[in-house]
Amino acid sequence: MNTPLEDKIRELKHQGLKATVARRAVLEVLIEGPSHQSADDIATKISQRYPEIHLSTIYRTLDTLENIGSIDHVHLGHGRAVYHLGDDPHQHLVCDRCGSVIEVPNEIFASLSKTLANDYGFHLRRSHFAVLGRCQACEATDGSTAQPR
Amino acid sequence: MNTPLEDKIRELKHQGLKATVARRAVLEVLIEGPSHQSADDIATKISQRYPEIHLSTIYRTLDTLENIGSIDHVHLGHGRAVYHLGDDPHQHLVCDRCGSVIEVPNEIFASLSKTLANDYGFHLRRSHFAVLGRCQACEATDGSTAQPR
DNA sequence: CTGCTTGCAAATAGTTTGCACGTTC
DNA sequence: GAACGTGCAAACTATTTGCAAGCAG
Repeated sequence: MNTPLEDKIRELKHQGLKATVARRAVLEVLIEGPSHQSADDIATKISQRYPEIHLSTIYRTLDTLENIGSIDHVHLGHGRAVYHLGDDPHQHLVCDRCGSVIEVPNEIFASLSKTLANDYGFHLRRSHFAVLGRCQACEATDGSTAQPR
Repeated sequence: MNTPLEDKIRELKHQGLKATVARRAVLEVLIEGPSHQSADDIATKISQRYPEIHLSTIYRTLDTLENIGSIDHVHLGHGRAVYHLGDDPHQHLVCDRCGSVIEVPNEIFASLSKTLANDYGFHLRRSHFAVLGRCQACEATDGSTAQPR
């Protein structure tokens, strides 16, 4: 068994892609960092070690990695997308008040998924949508303390 | 019973808001038009009758209407938001291939909603998220004909 | 008349793209 | 050394905001 990074690099090469500094850097950050990071989050971290890596390269790299299935992204509702490794399929609960993200296992959506397929011929895409609502804390304080949205 | 438009105007006034031309126009389009329209869709239609109404006014109007609960919006995953009347709470299934939107009644999400509340303290927000996946047609033809995304 | 609304223009935020140069295999 | 990648700057899309003028109540 190898390091997760080495595994990802191997995936890259298997697809006939080159293992560049930028791609390694993006993968490192995704592997180390919190599980959900925006392109900008990633860029900020990378720029500490490799100041020359440009934001647009990060976008292109994320796009590439997503195409080969190494990572996934979710839209959190306010426009910004966050990326995460594609290894552990899960769904995202996003609080529309404080923006916190809760990950829940895919199985919770199994029966919904089945219903949608049977009744509507619709096939849920794994780990690619955010479910909006209120987290416990925000639900408790309701519209009194912080900003909605 | 009155026309839907009159009802909405009344809601406005009850909230101490003014019934302006722009607000009437936006409501008209939402009532007449397809059930899911983006700010830009709405602006385009309105500009035929009232060329002077500015896009930014539409955004402000949509925001206002949403605040008083007259309408809702959903993010369809690619950044653009669509708006619809708030009368009939439902969820949206969006095909990430062809972009089509299927509406499903809220009840289908009832058990999911309960599970999330019990296990995660998370309270699903009604009619405010899009579920991504593949519609029947796209699932059938898979990655062969059209563009993913 | 008085404040809520709007038009306009300019600013943002997030992401994408054209092009010439650089790097990996 | 050829093809793939990248830096940079500029374009884009969707949306927001400041401000002065306009209109509803």
